[in-house]
Amino acid sequence: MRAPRPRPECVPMNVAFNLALDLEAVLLTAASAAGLDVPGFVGDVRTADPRHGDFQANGVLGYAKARKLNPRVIAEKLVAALPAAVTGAYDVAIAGPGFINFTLKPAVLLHWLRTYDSTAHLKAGAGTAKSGQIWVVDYSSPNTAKQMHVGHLRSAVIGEAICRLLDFNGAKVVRDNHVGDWGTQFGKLIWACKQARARDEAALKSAIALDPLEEFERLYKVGNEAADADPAIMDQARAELVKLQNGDPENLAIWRQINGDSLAAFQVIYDQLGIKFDVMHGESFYNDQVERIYRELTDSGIAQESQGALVVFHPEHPRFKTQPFIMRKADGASNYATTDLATALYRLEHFQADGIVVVTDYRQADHFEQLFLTVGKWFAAKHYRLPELHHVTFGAVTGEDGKALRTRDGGTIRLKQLLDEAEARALALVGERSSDIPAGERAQIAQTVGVASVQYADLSQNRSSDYVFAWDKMISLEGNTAAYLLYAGARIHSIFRKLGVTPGEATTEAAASPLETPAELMLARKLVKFADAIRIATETLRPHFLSLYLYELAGEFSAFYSADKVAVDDPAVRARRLLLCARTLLVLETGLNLLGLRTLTRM
RNA sequence: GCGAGCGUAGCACAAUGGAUAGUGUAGUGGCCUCCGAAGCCAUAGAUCUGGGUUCGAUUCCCAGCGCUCGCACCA
Repeated sequence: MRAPRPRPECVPMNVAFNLALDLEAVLLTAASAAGLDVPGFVGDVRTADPRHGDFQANGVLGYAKARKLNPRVIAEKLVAALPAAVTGAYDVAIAGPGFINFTLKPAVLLHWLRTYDSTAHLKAGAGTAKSGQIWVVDYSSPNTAKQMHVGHLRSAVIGEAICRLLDFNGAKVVRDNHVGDWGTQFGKLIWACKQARARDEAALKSAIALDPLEEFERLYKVGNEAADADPAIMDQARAELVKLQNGDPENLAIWRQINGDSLAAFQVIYDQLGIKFDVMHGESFYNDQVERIYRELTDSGIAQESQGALVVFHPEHPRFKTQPFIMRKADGASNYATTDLATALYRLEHFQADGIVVVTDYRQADHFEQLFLTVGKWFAAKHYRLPELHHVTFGAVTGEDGKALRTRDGGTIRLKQLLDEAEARALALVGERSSDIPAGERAQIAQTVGVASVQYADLSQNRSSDYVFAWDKMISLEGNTAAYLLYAGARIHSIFRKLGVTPGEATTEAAASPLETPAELMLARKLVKFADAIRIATETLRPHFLSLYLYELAGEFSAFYSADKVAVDDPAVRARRLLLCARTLLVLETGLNLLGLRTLTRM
């Protein structure tokens, strides 16, 4: 991303950022002027197939049919009532059974492109949607004492993209890594640590120093197997857990070291992915708040005793009327339902959250549905304000056989290894394609391409479905891949380098003549739809809408690049094509950054 | 058993209830004395089955089928 030029805060707003939303509002006014029954009318404006125009209003069809009117007659009345501002900006046509098609005039396209000429101005345009709201996003959230594996990838990548989208839409975003640092695994782990220490303290220390998570995982396995084999050891492990939860200094010290080492290892991956959390409130953070949860849910009659546990049933729900939400175990211990309830309350009281987004795989859907139902009733009973609650789910990462992704010997794939392999594969490719670039820079490029490929493979696809992990398709240069998008950006940078011009220079762009060729117009028409791509991706919390848009934008640019030469002699033509290049670069890089990817100036 | 998600070309994916269901790969045929061919242009190929709602259904509802996952003290 190039450095932002200093600019005044104000944006000339005489061209709307989101033209579809603007048209929707204008249509309502026009409907009123045309004598339509306005409360019953919606314009239903959406981006159109380019063959029909830029935007289409479908609202007339439903309106007319419901009233047994002729939709084309209604459409004609509506079009006749459109203000000059619209008819001056668009070619308007009625088509088919009653669609109203709007095609932007070239001068307006150019005006939009001149207005939204920097990341700051784009953000100012998009930033009204969630202006002033506070959103807490809970993502990544690995368990400590374990390495992050491929299963942790999607939450981190999708969560970060959602954070950036919300931020771009004007929200204040709190990135919260809700790490699993308080589970029952610590009993066995502490037991195994103590055994190993008693046997050979120096060996343990050096093993931990070499690769802490590797050693903790090994110790956990040792503890787990020993406890399974011998009930006496199981009891000892339980006792260690109780000691930990009661604040035993020795166990607490071991626990602290495990968490500290774990977070340090996670940080290496977060750095690679460009993720920075604002807070890391793990489950242990809420440990002292559970009593209030028990009290409030019991006092308000929401929770009840069942088989010794404290649970919540939801009688109105077909399944949760019998499937309990267990918020205190029969042995009196808390579980993740308890901490998640406490977490919801904390996010309301401490952060004043307007929205909470939790990003986990779909297998936890039942848990969060129960949690949100419970929170709804609880907050209502206590007259707490209820934030918007979203469980953002995603499918599994599978191998090409459709089964959960594993190493050849059946082990889990470590995220660190996976990212390193992505870089190695990208390095091989860059060496093959760009042997003229110095080795040091190639390594840098490979880092960006490798990680971006992994991120983009995830983000380019609807998160609901499982996703097939295939190196060859992911690092590929062809198709809807990060490399294709980064390449498009690199080519644009290359044009500016060749011509000795800085992208977006006002003096260069001043001479631009109106857009004219089909390729210029198609590219410009795609650029103005950035606003709607952002809107849809944010509203649905589905980043793939933005990915798809960027891919199509890069495609339009490539078509333009092939059809129309930028470095022509005519200064006005050259200026307008440079303006298109600059704006494509701006939108592409802004969009990729919103997805969490780093971009390149050459590759 | 109950419930959820998914089912679109050989393969991998897209389609905020809209017009002739889009794209990539693999296939076929073109395009580099010209700003980066990691590219562009052209071509062929698909909605699991059966009902329903709607002016209009890949999308919503119902019933099947298939795959995956969840369902009392793991997270």
